[in-house]
Amino acid sequence: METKFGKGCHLHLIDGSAFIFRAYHALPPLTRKSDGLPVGAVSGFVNMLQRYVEGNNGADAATHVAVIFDKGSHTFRNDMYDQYKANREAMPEDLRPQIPLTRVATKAFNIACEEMEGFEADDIIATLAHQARDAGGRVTIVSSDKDLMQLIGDGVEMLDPMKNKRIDGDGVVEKFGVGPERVVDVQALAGDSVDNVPGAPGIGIKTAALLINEYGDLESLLDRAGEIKQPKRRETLIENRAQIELSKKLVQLDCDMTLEFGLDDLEVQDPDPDVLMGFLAEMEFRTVTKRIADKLGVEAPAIEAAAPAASEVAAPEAVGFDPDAYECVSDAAALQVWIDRIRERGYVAVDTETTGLNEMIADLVGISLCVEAGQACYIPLAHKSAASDDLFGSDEMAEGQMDIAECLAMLKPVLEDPAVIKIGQNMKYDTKIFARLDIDVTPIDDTMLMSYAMNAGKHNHGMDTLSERYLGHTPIPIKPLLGSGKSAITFDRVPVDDAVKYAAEDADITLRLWQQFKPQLHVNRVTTVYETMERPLVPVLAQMERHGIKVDRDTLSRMSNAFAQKMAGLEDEIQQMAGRPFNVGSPKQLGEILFDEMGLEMPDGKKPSTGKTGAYSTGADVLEDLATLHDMPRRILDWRQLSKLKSTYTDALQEHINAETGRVHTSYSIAGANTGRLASTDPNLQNIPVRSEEGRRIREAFVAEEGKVIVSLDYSQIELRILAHIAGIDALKQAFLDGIDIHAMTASEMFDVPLDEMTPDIRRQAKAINFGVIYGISGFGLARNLRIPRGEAQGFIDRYFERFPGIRKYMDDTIAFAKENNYVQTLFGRKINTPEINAKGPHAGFAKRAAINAPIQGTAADVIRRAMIRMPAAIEGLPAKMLLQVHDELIFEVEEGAVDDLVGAARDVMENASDPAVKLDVKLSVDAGQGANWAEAH
DNA sequence: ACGCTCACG
DNA sequence: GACGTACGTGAGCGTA
Repeated sequence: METKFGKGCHLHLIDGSAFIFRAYHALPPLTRKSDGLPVGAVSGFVNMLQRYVEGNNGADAATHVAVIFDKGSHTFRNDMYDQYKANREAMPEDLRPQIPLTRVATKAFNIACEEMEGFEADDIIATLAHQARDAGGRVTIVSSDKDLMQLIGDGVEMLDPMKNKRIDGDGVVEKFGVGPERVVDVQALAGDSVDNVPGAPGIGIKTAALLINEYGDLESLLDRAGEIKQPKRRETLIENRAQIELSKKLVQLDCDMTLEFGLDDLEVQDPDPDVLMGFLAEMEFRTVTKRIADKLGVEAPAIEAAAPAASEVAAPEAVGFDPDAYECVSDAAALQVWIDRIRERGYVAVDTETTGLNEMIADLVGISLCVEAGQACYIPLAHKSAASDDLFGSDEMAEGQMDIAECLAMLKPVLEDPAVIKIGQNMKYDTKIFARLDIDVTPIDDTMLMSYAMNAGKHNHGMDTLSERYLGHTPIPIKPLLGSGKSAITFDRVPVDDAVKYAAEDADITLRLWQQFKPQLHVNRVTTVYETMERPLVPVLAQMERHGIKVDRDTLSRMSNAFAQKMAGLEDEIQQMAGRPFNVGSPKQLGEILFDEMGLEMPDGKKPSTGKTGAYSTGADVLEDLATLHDMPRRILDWRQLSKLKSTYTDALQEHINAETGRVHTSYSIAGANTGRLASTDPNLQNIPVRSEEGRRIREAFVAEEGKVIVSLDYSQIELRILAHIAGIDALKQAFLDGIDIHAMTASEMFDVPLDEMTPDIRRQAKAINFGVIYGISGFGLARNLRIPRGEAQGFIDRYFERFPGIRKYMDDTIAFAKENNYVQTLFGRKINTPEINAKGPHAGFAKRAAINAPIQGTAADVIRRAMIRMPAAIEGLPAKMLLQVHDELIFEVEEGAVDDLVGAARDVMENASDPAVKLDVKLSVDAGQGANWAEAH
C-alpha cells in the first residue's frame, strides 16, 4: 500500500552520526563475548533506535522515516576551506569498526538508511526536509545539532532526543537570538570552534544576533559595517569580510542535492523479525534481543553462551592473593612463556623495582609482570648476593638472574608494541626508567590516573590506598624489606625470594585495579578526561623531567654566602633588642620574647592569637602589625625572608643538581592536586621566588645552555577569563575583549572612578576582590587581606555582586550542584569530588569555598594540560624543549635563532588549547618573554 | 610525625 | 545567632 508523500505525511529524519557518538560515550566499552569485537556503541545505537520505534505512535507518528549518516571525512566544504573540521579529534579506535554495524542495524530495523559521499548528513537532511515541506508534509528532525536549526519553520521542527524537547522557531530565537532564516548569518559571524568555522574574531552569538537584528541580514550588515559605532567591531567586520562570507558558505546547508532516492522510499515499514533477530543474535545482545522479541511477539533466538575468556572464569575477587603463587623468572625460556602470554592477551601490568625513588638516578633491579589476577612473575636482574651483604658491601650478583641486556632485548619489542597495552601504577616512573634503557614504553594505561579521573577529592591514589579500598587487600609493606633510617638498604640488597613476593604482588594489584577501573571510567563519564588530559600527559612530563633545567651552582653559592652574612647581622640586632640570645628561627621562642618578655600588644587591641600547640602565632601578618610598634618585628621579617631563600632555595637547590647532567630534574605529580593542577616535587620548581626583588634574583641561577635562551610563555589572567566565561559576566568579557586592565575596570565599575582617574590603591583593592571571588570570597577574608574593617569589606562584596550579578548566581548554582551530586566539574568534564560539601560545622565553609574555586582553577589546569599535550607535535623540528610548567606558565629552552618560531608555535597552541572541546566566550591571551635566564625571561 | 611558616599560581 | 573563614600546592625547620 504505497502512499505518495504529501499532505498529512510526517517525515522523521534521524541524525545517525549523533546517535552513534552519544551511544559510544554513554556506554562502557562492551565487547562481543565470542571474539572481543567492540560493540558498545552498536548496542547503544540499537537501544536508541528501539526506543525511538517504541515511541513512534499516536497523532505525531511518522509515516516516513530515515536515518542519515555522514560518509567520508572529505566534503565539498573542505574544497572551499581546507581547515573545515580540521581540529576534530580522531575517531576512537574502538569506535571505527562499529560504524558499518550501525548501518546494518538500521537496515535490520527496516528503516531507510542514507548517506552520500562528499556530503554531510546535514545536507541530506536539509534536502529531504525541503522536499517534504514542498510536498506539503511535516518534518521532524531528530537531533540536537544547532547547525540544523536553520531548517526550522513551515512545518519543520526539531526534536532533541536527549531532552525529548521539540524545538520550533521560538526555540531557535532562544538559542541564536534570531529566527531560523537568519541562523546562518549569526553562525557566519560567530563561527564555530567545533567545526572550525572561523567567523569574525571576537564576535560570539550574542553580538552576532545583536548586529543581525539591527541591520536585517548579513549582507546589509557587511555593506554598512562602516556605520557601526564600536571601533573594534567595525574593524573586525571590515577586515574579515572575506572570512565571514566564507563562513556563511560553510554553515549554509545544501538543500538542493540530487538524491538517488525519493521521499516515497522512506515509508515506515515493520521490521522483518527474522532479519532483526538474526542481527541482534549475531551481535550477542541478550537483553535487548529479548526485549525486542517480546515486543514483536516472537521467540528470542538462543544466543550461544560463548566460552568466556579464561580471565572471566573466576571473578577477580574470587582469586585471593597468594605470594607463593608468584613465579621467579630467571632464564630466557621462562621469560618467553610470559611474553607469549602477553601477546595473546594484548595487555600486561608492568612494575619496575629500582635502587631508589629518584628515577633520574635509580637503577633497574627487576621487573614484574602480570597478565591475569593472581598470576604474576618477577624477573630479578640486578640483585646483590646475600654474601655481599657484609661490611665491605661487595658487589657480587645473586645467583639465578637473567642477563639484564638479554631480558631487555626480549621485552623491548613487547613494551614498544602498539598492540600491547602496558598497564602500570604511576607509569611515568616506569617509563622514565625504561627510557633511560632506550625502551619507549607505549601504549600505556595508568591505574593511578584512572583513579584520579574518577576519585579526585575522595582519597589519594597511591597503590596502598587503591588496593585497600577497591580490592580489600593490604599490600605487603616495603618497610620490613628495606628497613628505615641509617640502616636502610636499597632494593637490590633485598633477597630475591622476598623480592618476588613483594614485586610480583604490585603487578598483580595493578592488573586487578585496571580490570575494575576500566569499565568504571565510562560509568563515571570521565573516559574523555582520562584519555585526553591524564594519560597523554605521561610521556610529555617524562620528557620534560628527563630534560631538566640547567642551574648555575656558583650563582646560588654566592647568593647563599651573601644571605648568610646579612642574616648574621640581623640576628645580632634582634638578640640585642630582645636582651638575650635565642633561636630566631623558633616561632615558639620568638612569641615568648615578643609578647611575654617585651610585652608587645596587638595594635588592634586583641590578645595575641595562638595555634593548636598553644604557642603564640608569629606569622608574617602578625609581625607586620607589630612592626608599627617596634623595630624588631621588621628585622624578624627580613631575617625570615633571607632564611627561607637560603635554606629552601640557594642551599637546597644545589643539592638537586644532577651530577651527570648538571641540571635540576623536578618530578611532577599528575594526580596530586585535586583540581587538576600539577604539583612539582624534589625539588618544587613551581614556587621559585618572584614576588620580592631579592627572591627574584634566585631565578638568575636558572640558565640556558650556551647559544640558547630561556623563553617563558604565560597565560594572562586565565582564571578571571574563565570566571567571566563560566559565570557569564558580560562586563568582564567585554573588558577582556577590549584589552582593558581588568582590575582597573573592576575598580572603576565598583567605585565609580573613571579609568583615567584610577589610583594604584583603588586598583589594588579591586584586584584583591577579583581574586577573592575566585577563592569563594568572605567579608572576613577580604577584610584581613586588605586590612580594612570587616563591614567595609562586606560592603565591597555586596557592591561587587550588585554590579556583576552573574557571580552570585555562579556561586549559588555551583554549591547547589555540589550538594546534589557531591562533585563539581570543570568545563572539560573533569570531576572534583566534594565529599564534605554536606557536612555540618566548620568543614562546610571550607568545602563550599573549595567547590566554588575548583571549576575555575580546574578549568585553567585543564587548558594548560591540553596545551602541553599538543606542544611536542607543535614544536617538532624546532630546536626547542619544553622544560617546566608553573600552573599558567610554560618555560622553554630554545636555540637563539629559533625564538620567534617557538613563541609563535607555542603561543598558538596555548591560546587555542580549549578547542575544539570548549568554545570560550573570552579569548585566551599569552604573554612571552625571553632571556639568558629565568629572571630575564619572566 | 606534626605544626608553623612561607615560597609560588 | 554564633561560628569560623579567602583557593590550590611543597619544603624546611623546630618541637614533641
